[in-house]
Amino acid sequence: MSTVVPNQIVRSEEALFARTAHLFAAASEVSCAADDLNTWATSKPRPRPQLHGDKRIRKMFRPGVLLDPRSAAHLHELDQVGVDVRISPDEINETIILDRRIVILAGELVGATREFRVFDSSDVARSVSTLYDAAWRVASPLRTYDRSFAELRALAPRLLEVLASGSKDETAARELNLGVRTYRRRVAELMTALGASSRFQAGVRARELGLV
Amino acid sequence: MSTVVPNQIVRSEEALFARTAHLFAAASEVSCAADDLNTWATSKPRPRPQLHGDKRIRKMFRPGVLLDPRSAAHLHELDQVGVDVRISPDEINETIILDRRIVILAGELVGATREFRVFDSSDVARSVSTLYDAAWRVASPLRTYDRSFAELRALAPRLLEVLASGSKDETAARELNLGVRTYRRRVAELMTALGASSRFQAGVRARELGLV
DNA sequence: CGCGCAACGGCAACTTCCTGCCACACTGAC
DNA sequence: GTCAGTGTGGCAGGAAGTTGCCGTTGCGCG
Repeated sequence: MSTVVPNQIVRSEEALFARTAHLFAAASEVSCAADDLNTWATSKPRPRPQLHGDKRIRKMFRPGVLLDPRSAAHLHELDQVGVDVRISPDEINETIILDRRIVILAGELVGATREFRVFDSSDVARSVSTLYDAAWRVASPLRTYDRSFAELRALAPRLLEVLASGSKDETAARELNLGVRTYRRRVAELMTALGASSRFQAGVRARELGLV
Repeated sequence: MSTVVPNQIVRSEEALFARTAHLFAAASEVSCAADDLNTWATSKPRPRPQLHGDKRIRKMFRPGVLLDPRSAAHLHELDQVGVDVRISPDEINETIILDRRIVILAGELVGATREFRVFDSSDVARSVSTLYDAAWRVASPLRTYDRSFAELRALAPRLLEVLASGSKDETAARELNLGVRTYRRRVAELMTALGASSRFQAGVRARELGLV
């Protein structure tokens, strides 16, 4: 294959989509990582009918996405059609690798749109793949991970609502018909899912993921 | 003037802009309220050269916008060219009133875009104006308000950064070369500015305003 | 200089939040 | 039925965050 996409910077998701869509269609191996589903690679409601046996797609997300019922459902759909979905406990920058050759890395946020760096180099791809694979190994398959997650997700919307309303634990617990102890357990689980170590951080993350 | 814009729902900011831009140009009295500057009415970098003596523009915002250096600068620019800018201590839905006749109210967020309701009725305008005026009276003029705000704004970016990073007050204070007491004072001021009563809520608000 | 003023930061008392421990209730397997 | 496993919620002790108080410091002004 010739160098279809030279090493370059792409200035927006739309541009990235326009320029690389054909690569995705053609690729026999797609690996990607993202924090949420608000990216072109994942948001397109295009659950391909069924994957060919020789096409392998791996997607890796943070636990936080599972807090959103719609996102979670989308991931299960993907899983259903043969996409390999895993949940990573670690923070990971948005990354896409195609056929161990093309690499797309998310870069700076310029204004409201994000820049992307596109590399067409098997050297770069090899390096990045190593890292990706390492992260992949410690990530858990969606189904395993999500088994213990369904209940929290069911509660999450209301939980986030009371949290975002600024109520104290005492009143919030009453609101949700929970004991204070249990309420705080839920909050702790939520924070773990969001990878947050303070409530302020949790608030930021929740908002980032569009959960509030 | 005939009914240029019938009572209707407009589905996005772009559509709203397209349909009502001419009204803004023609209006001799414009009153608006918004939580932040990420709206079409305010984001357009179009600080009109100078207002005519007979055109009055009032804009009302929440204190939070002053935490962003760029937003604050923009507001002062507006103030400079004769726009009447005030800071409201109360939560206010996005509202625009033109010539006591046309009213635009922000509605539901559908997906990623916001809907707006446009009314062309002096009855509606009269009612809404009453409410607007009441809020306007308790709001403080930008210059008065911002006098005591400049220092906090200077610190805000770093403050928000350590908060969003999830550090404890102890380490955060050290990071910023502040005593813990002073650090917490700043956090308290920040939360007041954001209208938040819990750190989670503050995190959400900060993210909403694009401060982190 | 002395004075007033505002910001700082330590201290302390208080509230809110976090978490381990444990008794209790419920459920499913046997 | 017993039993183990799981979720709940009270309690307690500690960590983190909030706030008033007050002595100290630094700055401008007369």
